[in-house]
Amino acid sequence: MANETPNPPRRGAGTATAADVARLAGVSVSTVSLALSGRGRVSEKTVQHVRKIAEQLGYVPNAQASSLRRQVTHRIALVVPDIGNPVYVAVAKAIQREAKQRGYYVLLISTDNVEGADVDALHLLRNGHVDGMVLIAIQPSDKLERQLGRIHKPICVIGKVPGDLGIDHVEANSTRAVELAVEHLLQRGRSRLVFVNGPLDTNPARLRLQGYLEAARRAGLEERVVSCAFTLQGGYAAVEEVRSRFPDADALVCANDLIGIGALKRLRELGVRVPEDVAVTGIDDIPECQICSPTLTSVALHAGERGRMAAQMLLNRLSGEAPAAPLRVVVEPALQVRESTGGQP
Amino acid sequence: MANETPNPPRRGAGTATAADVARLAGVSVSTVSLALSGRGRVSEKTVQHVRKIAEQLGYVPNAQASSLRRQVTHRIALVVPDIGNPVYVAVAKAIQREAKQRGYYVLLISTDNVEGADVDALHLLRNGHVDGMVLIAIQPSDKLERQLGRIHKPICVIGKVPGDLGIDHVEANSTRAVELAVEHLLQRGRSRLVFVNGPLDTNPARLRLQGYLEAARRAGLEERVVSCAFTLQGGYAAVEEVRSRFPDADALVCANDLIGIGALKRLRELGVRVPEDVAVTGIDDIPECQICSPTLTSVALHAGERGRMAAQMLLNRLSGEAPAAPLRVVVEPALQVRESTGGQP
DNA sequence: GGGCTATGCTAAAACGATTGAGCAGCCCTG
DNA sequence: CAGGGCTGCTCAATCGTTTTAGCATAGCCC
Repeated sequence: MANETPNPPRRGAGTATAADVARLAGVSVSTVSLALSGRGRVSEKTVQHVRKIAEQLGYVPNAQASSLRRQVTHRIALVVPDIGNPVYVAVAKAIQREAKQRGYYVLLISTDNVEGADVDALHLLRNGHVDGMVLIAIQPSDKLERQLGRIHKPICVIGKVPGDLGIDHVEANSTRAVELAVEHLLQRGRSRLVFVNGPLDTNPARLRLQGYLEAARRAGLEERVVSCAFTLQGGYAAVEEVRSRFPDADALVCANDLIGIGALKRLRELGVRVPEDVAVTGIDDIPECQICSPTLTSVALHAGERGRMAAQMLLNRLSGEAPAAPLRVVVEPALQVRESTGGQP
Repeated sequence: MANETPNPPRRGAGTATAADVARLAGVSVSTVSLALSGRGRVSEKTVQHVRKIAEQLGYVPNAQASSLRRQVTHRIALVVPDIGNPVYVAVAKAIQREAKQRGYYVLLISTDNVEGADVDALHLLRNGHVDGMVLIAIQPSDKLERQLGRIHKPICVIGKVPGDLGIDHVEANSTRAVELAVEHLLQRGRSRLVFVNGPLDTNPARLRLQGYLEAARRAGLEERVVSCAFTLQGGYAAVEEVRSRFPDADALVCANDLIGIGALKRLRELGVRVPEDVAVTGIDDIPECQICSPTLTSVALHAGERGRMAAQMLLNRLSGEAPAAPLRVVVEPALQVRESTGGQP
């Protein structure tokens, strides 16, 4: 039975391996690798020949094998609280772009605000699925803090770093953001401001509350705060609480744009004129601020920019270009005046 | 010099390997693997012991090595035209959720409408970065079609499959979607409809044009079509063309919501009342339809649902649960009436 | 006690690429 | 012509896990 082929070129319907190329090219596997990667001394003639055969077979080096040997995956993870949120979409887009440019792929994890999902995501680093991680953490957590300290792979956090762990991070000055919003409203002659904050168990809500309290104190304003989820629905529902507790309010300082836009919707339904009766401001400056009506005055926290910087910091670490000391970048807010506070900056 | 340690438990600051666990537990590497995976016959006593040591060392199996050996990565890729588009965000969110549930990670690629970037993404399958792929292709392309035929790994396409390649796909009946929009406007007494389409070199634009032409023919309407990018800016700018070419238009049938919302914005600036003077409809039913003003009547194409189904089809293939024949799922559209056409379904 | 089966573990061969060491030639020089 | 230095290639080890085949040991039955 002559059923044995001396040189089977391709196994199954799968891909060709370096060994297949080597066999057909009449060289060793090492030479194939060296020739195609250009890392060793290989004659031009051989390089051309190997390239041709590799092309013919459609040979592509196997990423698993390469990663295993070189201890590098060329993948990074991006962990966001909720990819449905336009702010994180902006971050993801920037990171994906930056990573692609430098030859990295992005593994996206949306924790969907599940308790402990961020900690779970750190497994990706432990088991070598990725080389590094950009982590957006909004809920302070002891467990996360503890685990972050244990990981010895590059991480860049967007947001407050829990504790002082010596971890790269980029944060937005969101305390200042609220101050900008308050100052702007005061300039527009508003004096009965209500701060519509997010859940106090998140870092952003705490920082923004701080900013509001500080600005209110300076201006001699009464402290008026309500709280809701960082969502459209949250803002929509919060309007009721504002109207019952502070019926004379002439401005809503919303802790993010989703809350602001949700509030706008409810106000419109109630026949409250914006900005004539009540002015509204948001924070983040998501694209939706420009399509809602009235358009929403917002304080930009440059999410895309923060994503870009985080990606760069991470990728620099991975390529060893970063200094040893942990980096910290703070992005300053910028006011965008629109119709909801009377327009015209 | 007694600088040699007989049993160095952990190398560098890195992670422990199965060999480390084996050494400390006094068993072989095989036993460690068998014990922890539960795949072989290992005594309960040994299992407990190995588990304990592994726990102590913080041992986590290396994904690269495991993947190389098992020829499975537990990763899938999601290729979208632009992750900034809310439609694809919905898809991504659904897929990420579905994948996580079944133990897969998602590698996100946003081609950002770069020519040929989708074809490049297929490399992820060739080089073994991922086990399978969900591909959203909106531009028909010979190159893509040819490459799709060559790949022998599971792919699920969202959209029209170029040619009849026997590839799983889920598509939306977007021809019917336009018909629904047109019928709705006719019912509302509009008769001078203009179809604001996307770029004709995309599949969705072609299909939607088809739907419009068909519906227009049936109703005996004059064919009125303008074209722009599938974006807010596109819709915004298209209003000018509509007003110059069709000054008596009483309804805009927009090929997607972004165009519709962009048009709303421009109409409002021009003092054109919606829906009194001009009614507007969109397609996709993105969340933004509910926050713009007036709220936008739209035809839902259930992006999230399509993403979920695509993920399921792909993951079923990967786990061998799918039938051999290629699957095709068509999602039917659903009209969502809102203020921009007078409200009240 | 011999043979047989189960049980519990290990040895070793994969998976596919990368890479340091090393080995032939070859040319050149003293 | 011996010795030295290049050049161009190959050998073999390595990354860390999984898995098949196989080896002891023990228990059982006749």
